Amino acid sequence: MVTAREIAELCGVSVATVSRVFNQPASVSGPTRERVERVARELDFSPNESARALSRKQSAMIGLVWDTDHRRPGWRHPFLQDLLLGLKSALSSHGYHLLLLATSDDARSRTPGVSLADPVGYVSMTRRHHLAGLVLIDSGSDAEAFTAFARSGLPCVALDVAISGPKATYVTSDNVRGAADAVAHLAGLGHRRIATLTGPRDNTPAAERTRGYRDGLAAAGLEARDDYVVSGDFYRESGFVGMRRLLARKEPPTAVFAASDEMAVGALLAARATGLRVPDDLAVVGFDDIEVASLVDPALTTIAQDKPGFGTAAAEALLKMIETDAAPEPVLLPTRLVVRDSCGA
Amino acid sequence: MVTAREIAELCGVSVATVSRVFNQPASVSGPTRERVERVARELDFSPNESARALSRKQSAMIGLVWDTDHRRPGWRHPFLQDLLLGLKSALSSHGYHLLLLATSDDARSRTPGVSLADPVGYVSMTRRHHLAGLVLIDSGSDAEAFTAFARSGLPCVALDVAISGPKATYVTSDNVRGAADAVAHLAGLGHRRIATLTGPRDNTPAAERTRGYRDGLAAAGLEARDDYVVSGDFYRESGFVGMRRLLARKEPPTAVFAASDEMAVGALLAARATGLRVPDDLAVVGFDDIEVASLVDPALTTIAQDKPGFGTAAAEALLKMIETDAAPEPVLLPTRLVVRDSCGA
DNA sequence: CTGAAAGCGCTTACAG
DNA sequence: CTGAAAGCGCTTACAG
Repeated sequence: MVTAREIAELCGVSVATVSRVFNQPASVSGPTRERVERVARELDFSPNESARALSRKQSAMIGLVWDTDHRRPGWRHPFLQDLLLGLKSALSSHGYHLLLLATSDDARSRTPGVSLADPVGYVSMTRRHHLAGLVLIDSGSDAEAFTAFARSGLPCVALDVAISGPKATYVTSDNVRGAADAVAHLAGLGHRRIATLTGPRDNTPAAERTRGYRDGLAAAGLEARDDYVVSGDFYRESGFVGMRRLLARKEPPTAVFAASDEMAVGALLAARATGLRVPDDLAVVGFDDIEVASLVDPALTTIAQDKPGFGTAAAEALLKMIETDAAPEPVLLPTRLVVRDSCGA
Repeated sequence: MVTAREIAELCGVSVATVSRVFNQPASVSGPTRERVERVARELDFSPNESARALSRKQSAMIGLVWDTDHRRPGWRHPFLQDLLLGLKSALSSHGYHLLLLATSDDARSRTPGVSLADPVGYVSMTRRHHLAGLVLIDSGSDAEAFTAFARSGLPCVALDVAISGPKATYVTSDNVRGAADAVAHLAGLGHRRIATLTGPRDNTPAAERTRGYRDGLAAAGLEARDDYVVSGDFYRESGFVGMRRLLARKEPPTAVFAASDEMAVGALLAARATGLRVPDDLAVVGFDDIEVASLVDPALTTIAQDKPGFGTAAAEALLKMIETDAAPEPVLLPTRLVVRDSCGA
């Protein structure tokens, strides 16, 4: 490992100068800068990040808080991979890396110090590593913990959870509008008995989609019926069960808006199990546009979320908070209606 | 931020002793240890990881090399999320975190020093952060880069790429056996004209699955026919195209083993487009058991890989290399035949 | 524009 | 079992 000191000696300058070449190049004279740069390149010098973080009191890492909710064992994020890709590429262009924080929740930790520090784990880890910021991924029930982070003053951006704080913001899809679009699409096809399968009650995007559903009904001049609202948990099974309940009503719906593609697939399965044909007997619209949506039969009409957009928007908000001192407004990503076969459009 | 020095002063001991309490507790007398632990807990002390890494010359982080191959834009890992989950939880129990390395490949980097360091980026990042080890995720064409890492002496474990070195090993599924099982299943159902859709030529697991296919044929006393082997690239589209080619043969196969579920889905689509029914006119077996497999119609019979197993096996191998000095044998994860509807079994 | 010096917060031989 | 001291490799006021 070649160090700044070696470069300095070879160039006949001080380590301070070498450091400046990398951090405030403008403050170094042209010839000196070029000489240092050349030698550094030849020796393949790369500054030690630990030393740098130690003296700067700030690392070049962004923490990723991503916990699998223990209350929901089979939980999967609908598009984690796209999100990570977006995050990673947006952050890398500013020299930041992503630290996937592992906490004692993951397993009994034997890290020295962890057991001594706060039980939440993440807060402690965040301090230990002097992270530049945090990306918080909703896992279904971390709202309280997220609020604590938001208050801490550390730059934080949450995905799909509304947080606020001196340097906290969030990014989410325009769920209200997206859901309203779904209903408008169904109403436009002539449906008047439109039901919905909602997400979990304590989930904000779920609530927003339900609101958008009502907005959509109102915009189409349709009445909102309580018996057409069945709550689920975003999972396929709950879509299946919910759809069977809806189909058992005295006056069953002819169309359904599911707040997730997983539930929409469950609805498809329920229709099939009941002997109904989709889209002829029942029209279905989902939400997310996960890979599966285009593969089921019939292919699912759905409201697509801007998956990589989550990552890049999060990165941008974070960088803004790190570099300036403001907390940017929450980002509302536009959704897009993707028409396939499940509505017969 | 409370530091070791403050703890030391409050306890009337030296910082060296505080450090020992966390690193070699046995070397500190009972009463002293307890006092330090108590005070540390009360003040919520967490040791600065940068300082620690600097003096130890080793961080508590494992680098994750995961590049999207630029030659394959739409590339997605079939089960990245499960893999990360497995990795994260196995590593966290030993106090390691995962650093998702972002390189200049992700975007033009303006990190000071990066442009000076080696163009590969990852090698440089690895040094800068004094990583404890590396997990290498195949993205389709990094073989040469991986070999360089393997030679470097840093503990490395690659997923689905065979590497070797003083501290390098890899984990992969038992692809040969898995593929042979698939063929045995088809042969057991009476099929004698069994074709295969292979993965990319330069991909080791793909080659192994092709070998397993041949082994399976041999075991069933069936002849290997060159016109029954069509190469694809693991993607759905290539499965579609490949299947159409196979169905156009003078003597079309009655069954096909696809080296990935994505290609199997493509085959399903091709059969449908040709007016053939699955499984009646054509039996299909896939490989991976991705989520989609159970959702297509008919549901796909497939060879399941042990997804979280990849993560935990990688973590274990890595920890072994970090803690001892040996390079463990490559790990061969067993696969499992999951029978659904696409073979009519 | 440049250097000497202090400091970031730990760990680890080395003595005792 | 414990402490004093050196050291890890940078950055950053402070002088000049």
